[in-house]
Amino acid sequence: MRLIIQTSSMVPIYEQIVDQIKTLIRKGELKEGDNLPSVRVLSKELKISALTVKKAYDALESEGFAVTVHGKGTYIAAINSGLLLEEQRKELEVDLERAIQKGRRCGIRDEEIRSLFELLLEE
Amino acid sequence: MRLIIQTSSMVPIYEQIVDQIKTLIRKGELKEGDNLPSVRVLSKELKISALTVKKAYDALESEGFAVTVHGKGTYIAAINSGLLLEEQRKELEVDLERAIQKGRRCGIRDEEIRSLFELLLEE
Amino acid sequence: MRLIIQTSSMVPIYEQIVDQIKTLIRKGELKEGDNLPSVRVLSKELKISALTVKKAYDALESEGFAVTVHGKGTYIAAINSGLLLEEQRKELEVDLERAIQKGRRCGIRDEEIRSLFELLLEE
Amino acid sequence: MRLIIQTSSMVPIYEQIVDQIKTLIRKGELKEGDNLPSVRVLSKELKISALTVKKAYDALESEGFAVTVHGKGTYIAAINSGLLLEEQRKELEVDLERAIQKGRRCGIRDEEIRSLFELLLEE
DNA sequence: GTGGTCTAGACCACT
DNA sequence: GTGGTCTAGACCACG
Repeated sequence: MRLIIQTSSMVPIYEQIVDQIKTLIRKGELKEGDNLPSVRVLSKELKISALTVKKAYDALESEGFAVTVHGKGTYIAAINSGLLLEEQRKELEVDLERAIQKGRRCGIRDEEIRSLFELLLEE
Repeated sequence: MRLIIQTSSMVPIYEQIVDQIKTLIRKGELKEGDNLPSVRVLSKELKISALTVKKAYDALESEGFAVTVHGKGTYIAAINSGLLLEEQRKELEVDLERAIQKGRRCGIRDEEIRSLFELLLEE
Repeated sequence: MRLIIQTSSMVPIYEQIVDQIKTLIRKGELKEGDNLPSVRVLSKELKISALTVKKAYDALESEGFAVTVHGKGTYIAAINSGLLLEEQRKELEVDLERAIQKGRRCGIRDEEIRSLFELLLEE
Repeated sequence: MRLIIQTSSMVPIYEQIVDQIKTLIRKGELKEGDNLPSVRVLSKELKISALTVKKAYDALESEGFAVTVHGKGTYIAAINSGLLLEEQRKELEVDLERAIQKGRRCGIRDEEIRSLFELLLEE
């Protein structure tokens, strides 16, 4: 399992971990029953605090994507990957909405916003 | 000068103020030498903390859009409004770019991203 | 607001805080919109780490009992206190069930368990 | 010797072993000098880690219910089974007491606690 | 002032 | 080895 962390980003590290693991689940690279790396192992691998990894795993568990067994480890739970996709689309929607609002607040016309978007999408 | 603040928004209040004042400058409704409302007056008008207004004015000053004269008030600085527009478009570009990247990282197809964008733009 | 922490207990500190705040809500001593003490203030008052208090508040928020506003504080959310009571009864049920199971596993007869229970209840 | 382990239970596996062996002693099914199954054998039989069995035997030894002879095995020690019963009842008492206290702390009336208890006992 | 995140290391319980 | 909890203090963003 390969995760990429950007410490410079404004997105919290633990959230980056959560996002990427969710994506791995959705893509089928992580399946029900798979063992996630131990908190300590992953923290060393990513060169971050064990507590930060723990926080990510806790979040995954509280959202129902993982279960942890004391003394044994953390495992991928049974999930409806369709629901997961829906959730991720929702997040994208929020981000796009926010960008559009910001553009409008700055007085940029919708046409300009659209052409900028199309330009970026084609790159 | 009329500003609109949404406290429920995820965008920080001070940033909303900065954005809107920049837009007023770009549109020519605020010109070099114009006096911005005092921190106290604006904070009462918008029913927010004076510190928040101060933070917005500080941000404008550090970006070169305003100058504060101790004991007198805050004034609009001399600016090339063309450059301002360019700057605001740049910010929008960064936000859109980031949203698109995130969507792709989650495996969402470009077509889906586009249709979501169009949907939001038309609302 | 007065909370009592037992560090010697096997129950995690943050869970003790969560339990007690839930109880205060159920009893009506904390109502919708009430301001919880700030993380730092409560941590000093209870002489524990601020992170531990934060963890308790996070748990309350994820369960829907509180909402926190960045830079402002943590507040009691609108809750159906009936549901809260139901939840707490559920916990009691689990604890009693566990005790009964343990007694039986040790070969203690139900009558003995009952008489012990009655004795304790009357103290 | 037949032991029943519930891995899904919240009670630690090693504790389940300890409890059940104590009960077998109290009932007279295990007597002074009897040979307990070897760590390896029992761990295979119960499909659990050998370390877990070892921990249970260690606990029994430290409480004086068993003695381990290096290279030979683990044997039941001489015990007053009456005292054992007393000890197990004491543990049950502590658990019940704790559950009752917790219920009361949450404001649940004694009658409710009792009816819940009776319900569980009859299941 | 507030909350949000992160660190580095500690101690404990369970396997 | 594993996860669970806690500390003491740091830096950041928001009001």
